[in-house]
Amino acid sequence: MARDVWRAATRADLRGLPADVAPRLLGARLTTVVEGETVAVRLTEVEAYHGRGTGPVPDPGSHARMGRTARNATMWGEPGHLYVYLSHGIHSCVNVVCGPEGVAGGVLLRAGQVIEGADAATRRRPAARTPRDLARGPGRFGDAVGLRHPLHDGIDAITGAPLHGATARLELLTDPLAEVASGPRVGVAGVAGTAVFPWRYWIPGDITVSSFRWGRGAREVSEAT
DNA sequence: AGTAAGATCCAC
DNA sequence: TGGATCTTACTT
Repeated sequence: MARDVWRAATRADLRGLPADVAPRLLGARLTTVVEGETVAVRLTEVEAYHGRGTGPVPDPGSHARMGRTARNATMWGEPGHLYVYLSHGIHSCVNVVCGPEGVAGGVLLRAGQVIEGADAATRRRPAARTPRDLARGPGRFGDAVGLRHPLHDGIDAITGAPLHGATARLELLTDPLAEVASGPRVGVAGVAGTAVFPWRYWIPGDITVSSFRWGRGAREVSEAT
């Protein structure tokens, strides 16, 4: 297979619905420089999240499902910025904001392969015993690339403008991947009467993809529909 | 004001 | 399987 070739992402690349943009982010490269340390990750697993009023159906799993709040404000802004939120009070998770400005949407970066700066990533993730686990899972991913909530929420991955001593840049594959797998999102709760959206996308066979887990109540919804 | 659950991870 | 640890949303 040919070596990956990347080009800088543009806002236009990210202006579509998250569910359409998400699969095109697979194989993309996110490069961060935090406190002078560079880490680059090749994205292997992502999830799309819509907001209230985004797309043809409401998204029960989205932080923006109830409308705009102080926490999810970045999701409503210009595409190409990164929405960094605190998960379970501990982990900083990273999303690429999608959709037109004024409409909420994002793609959660769930896992990736560290292709540059493995030493720095290992320092940030002492619990990782193998390179595979450096960015395998959204919390681990956030730790590996060094972006933290609330300091780096809203950082621009298109211009690479610095924010609190950090920069981030997103580059897409010049040739999108031909094979992409999709399925239900991880850890998203089921809500009675709503569908389970297959908005998780991953590179089939890649070992850095995280393991799947049903969200609370999601299995019942899935079986009922 | 109190409480339960959450786009999670790790050690027991 | 439960604890860490903080924000949000829903209940008293």
